[in-house]
Amino acid sequence: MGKTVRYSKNAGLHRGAWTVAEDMILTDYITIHGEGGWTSVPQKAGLKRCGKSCRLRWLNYLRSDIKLGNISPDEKELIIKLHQLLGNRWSLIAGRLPGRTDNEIKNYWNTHLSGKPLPNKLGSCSTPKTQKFNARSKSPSQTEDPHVLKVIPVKPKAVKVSKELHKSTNNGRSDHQDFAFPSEASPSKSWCELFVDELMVDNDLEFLDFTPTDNFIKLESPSMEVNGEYLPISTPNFIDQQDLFS
DNA sequence: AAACGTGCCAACCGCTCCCTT
DNA sequence: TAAGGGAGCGGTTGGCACGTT
Repeated sequence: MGKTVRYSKNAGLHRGAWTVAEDMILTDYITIHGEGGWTSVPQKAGLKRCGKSCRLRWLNYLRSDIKLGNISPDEKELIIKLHQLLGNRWSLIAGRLPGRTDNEIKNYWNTHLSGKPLPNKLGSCSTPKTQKFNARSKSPSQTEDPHVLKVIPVKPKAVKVSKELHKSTNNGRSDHQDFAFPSEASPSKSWCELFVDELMVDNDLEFLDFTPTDNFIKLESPSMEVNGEYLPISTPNFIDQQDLFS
């Protein structure tokens, strides 16, 4: 059981902790050739590791922009707030903490913050270790305000969804569904992508808040394109993270 | 000093996403 | 439109370090 068993699946590959020599080989290779093509990296670099292992090692420890050292109180506060907003979406949380990785934040949360009482500024409570941010549960950010159901992360990418999205178009993921609509937050972009749960109830749009990449936006009567047809949408009122957190 | 318990975290696995053909 | 494969994400594991008995 354990690593010994799993490692034997690929007898020719090294597993476990990386050595200094391996780190140097990988760093040198990526310095010359750049990131990407992870499946071929081990072969080209001469490492007896799988591509996923190389990618993980590079992203979590070898990159030059990795921030070493303990999580600061400010970072801790931000992690807590972002976790209240986003749930266990470690990569999204890490994206707002320069130099920190999703793995590091995940470990920090599980070892230092999980299960401990947290501030309740956003009307939420601490999230159990294994709780998932899914469509069946209330959003971590849901408030008492009936017009503010949740805060939703936005990725800078368009997704068009069908009218039946609430039934089927969740791209195979159980924890969110994807939506798209014109973004006034980024005029240069035609679309934003949302992650929404409990969005549509009997074809009515019931959400009001979401977070774009750089700002938070509050919508009073949002709309979206559904099968080429626009549902009503109001002018967004931009609000700052500070306002949201205060 | 040795045994045991606990916490931390690097790394792995399985699943999903998404791009290309 | 579907299939295949690479990339990415989140949950989990296991070894090590350190503290306690």
